[in-house]
Amino acid sequence: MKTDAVQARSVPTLEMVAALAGVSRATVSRVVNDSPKVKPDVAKAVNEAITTLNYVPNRAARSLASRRTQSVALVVPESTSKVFADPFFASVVQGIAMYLADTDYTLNMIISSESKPEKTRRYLLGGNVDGALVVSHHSSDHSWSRLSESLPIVFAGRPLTGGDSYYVDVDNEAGAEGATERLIAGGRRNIATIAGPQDMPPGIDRLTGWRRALRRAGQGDSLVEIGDFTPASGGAAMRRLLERGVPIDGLFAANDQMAAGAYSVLNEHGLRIPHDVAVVGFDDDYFGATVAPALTTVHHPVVEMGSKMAELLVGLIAGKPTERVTRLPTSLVIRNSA
Amino acid sequence: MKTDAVQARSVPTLEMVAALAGVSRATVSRVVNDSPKVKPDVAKAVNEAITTLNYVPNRAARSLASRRTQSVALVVPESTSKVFADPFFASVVQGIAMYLADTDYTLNMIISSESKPEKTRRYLLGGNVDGALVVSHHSSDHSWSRLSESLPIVFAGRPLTGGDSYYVDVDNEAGAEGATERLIAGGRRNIATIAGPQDMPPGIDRLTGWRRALRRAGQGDSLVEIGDFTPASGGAAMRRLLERGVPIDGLFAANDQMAAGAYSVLNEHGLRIPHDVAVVGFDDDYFGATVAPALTTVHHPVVEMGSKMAELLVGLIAGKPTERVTRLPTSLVIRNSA
DNA sequence: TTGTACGCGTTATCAT
DNA sequence: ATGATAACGCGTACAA
Repeated sequence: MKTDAVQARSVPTLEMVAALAGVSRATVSRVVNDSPKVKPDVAKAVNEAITTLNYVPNRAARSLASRRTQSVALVVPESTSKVFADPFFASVVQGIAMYLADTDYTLNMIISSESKPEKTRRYLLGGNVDGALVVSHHSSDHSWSRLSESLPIVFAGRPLTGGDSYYVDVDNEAGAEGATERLIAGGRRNIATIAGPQDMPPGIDRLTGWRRALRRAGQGDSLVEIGDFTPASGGAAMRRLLERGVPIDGLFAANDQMAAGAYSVLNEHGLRIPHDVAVVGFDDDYFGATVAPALTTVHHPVVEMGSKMAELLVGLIAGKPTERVTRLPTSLVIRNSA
Repeated sequence: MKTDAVQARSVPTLEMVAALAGVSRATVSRVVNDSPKVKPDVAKAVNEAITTLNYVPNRAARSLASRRTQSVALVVPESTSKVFADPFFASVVQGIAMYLADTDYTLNMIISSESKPEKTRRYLLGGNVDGALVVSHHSSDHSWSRLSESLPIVFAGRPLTGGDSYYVDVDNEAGAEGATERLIAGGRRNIATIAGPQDMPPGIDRLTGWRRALRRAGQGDSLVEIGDFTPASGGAAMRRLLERGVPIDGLFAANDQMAAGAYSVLNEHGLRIPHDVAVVGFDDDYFGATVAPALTTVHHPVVEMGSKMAELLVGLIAGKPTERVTRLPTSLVIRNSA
C-alpha cells in the first residue's frame, strides 16, 4: 500500500522550487541562470526556496535542453599516463582543475588508448563535451588536431609539425636564451649545452635559444651534445663533452634532470661547480632543487600552463576570438650553480 | 530562406538510426543496450545503421531517462593537488582511469577546496554522479564519509578514526613486518626504524609491523625515531638514532624518501650499506631506485590500488555486496641495501 | 516581468 | 519480439 502523497525524492527538482516559491518553472530557471529580467523580490523568494530545498540543477536535463554539456574532456594518451608521477603532467592537470573549479565546467578525464583511438574520437565527437584539453607526454602529439574543426581543443605544448591548433607553451627559446645570457654575463667564454632530443619541440627550441644567445655574444656554438632528458643521458653527454678535450667553463642543460646527470660527471672529473664550470638548467623541478650546489635554472610555469589552457578553452567555447599560440614567459631562478 | 529538407545535424540521433534501419526508436534503444530480446537480423540491421551514421548515444538524454549518470567523481582535496607531482596521487589516478576506461563510466575530476566544501558536497549529492572516489594526500581524510549514506564512495587508504567507509589500502603492517624480517634473516640484531608521523595511518601501521616482527624474534623495539616522510626528516632521524650511541646494524625506513635521507647521514658517519647497516625502505618509488646502493624496499602497488578502488565503486553502484576493507598485498623488492 | 508550452534524445511502460 | 507513447528535468521562444 502506497500511502505517500508526495514521493520522497532524493533530489529536488526545479518544479518543486517553483511550487514552494509560488512562481512558474520558467521563472525559477531564469533565476538559476541569473537572467537579468526578473524582479529582485521574486528572485529573492526563489533563491530562498532553492536553499531551503537544497536544490541543485540536474546537469543532464540542463545539458539536454541547452544543447551544451558544461563539461570538457581532459585527454591523456595512455603512454603518457604510464609515465608514473610525471611532474609535468601532474602539475598541468592541477592547473587545469583549479581553473575549472571556479567555473561551472566539469572535467572529464579520459585516457585514450593508442591502440583504439576510435573510442576517444567518438566520445569527443558524440556531443558529450563542449571542448577538450590534450596533454600528451612531452608536448608534441597533436594527432587529435583534426578534431579541432568540430570541437574546440587546446593542446599543451607546440606541435612538432606546423598545424594550426590552439596551444599553450612555455617560451622555451627565450628561457634558454636567458639562461645562456646568465652564463655569458658571468664571464664564461666556453659555453656548452646538453640539448634535448631534436625531434621534440622543447629539445629543439631550447637549443635554438642557446644558439641565439651565443651568436649575439659573438661566441661559438659548437659545444653541443644531445641527451634524452634523463639524468643518465645528461651524464653521458657531459662525458662526451669533456672528452672533446677543449675547455668548457659554462653549461646549459636543457632540463634539470640532465643537469643533475652532468653534475656527477663533473664531480668525477674534479671540476667544481660553479668555480670551474657554471651550470644552468631548465624546468625548475625537484632535481634541480636537491642537487648540490643548488642549480640555477629556468622556471617552467607548469601549473600556469594548465590554467591558461583551461582559460583559453572556456573562451573558445564561448566563441571568444583567441590567438592560436600562447607562450608563457619563464623566469630565471638564481641559485648557486651559476 | 531555408532550403534544407534535412537539417545538417552534427550528431546523429537514435531517431535517425531508427529511420535508416526501418525500425522504431525503442528497438534501436534495445540494440544499443544489448537487450536480449531482439531478433538477430534486426539487431544486425540496426548495428549497420549505427555504424554508417556513426551514431553515438547522447549521454545527457540517456542519463536523464535512465536516472543514472554513468559517471563517477574523483574527489581531490585542494591541499593534495598542491603537492606537485605526488607520485602516489598520480599513480592512483592512473589506476582509476585505466580501470574505468574499460567500463563506460566517465571520470569527473573535481578538486574540492577545503574552504568551501559545500560546492563539492552539492555536486556529489546533486545527482550528477553515480559514485565517488576520494584520494586525499596521505590516505586518511575521510571527511566525506558521511556522504556514504547517500552515495557510494570508496576511499584511498584507511581512515584515521574508525568509521565504516569503504576503502582500499595497502597492507602496511604486513609489508613493514616482511621488511623487518628480511633484516632479521640477514642476521641483524640491532634493528632501528625511522617511522612516519604517528597521526597518519601509514606511519602508524608501518611502525606496528616493524614492532611485531621484532617482538616475535625476541628483539628489542626501542630504536625508533619519527620523521615526516621527507628525505630531510629521514636524515635528521638517522642522526638522532646514531647519537644514541648504541649499536645499529639494521634500519627499516617507513618510506624510500626517508631512507634516502638516512643514506646521506650514514655515509657521513662512514657507515657502509649494507655492510655496517642494512637498510630496507617502503614504497618502491623513484628515490629508492636511484640511491646507491640501490634500496631494498617494500613495493607499494599504487596503480593497483587505483584500479581496485574503481572496481569496488562500480560494484557498489551495481548494488553488489562488498567488503568495506580491501587490503592489497605488498612484495619485497630485493636490491643491494639489505 | 512572468507564464505557457514545446522540445532536447533516451529509457521504460505498456500494448500488440 | 516490436512499436506507441509517456516520462526524465530543464531551457526558451512566444504569448500575455
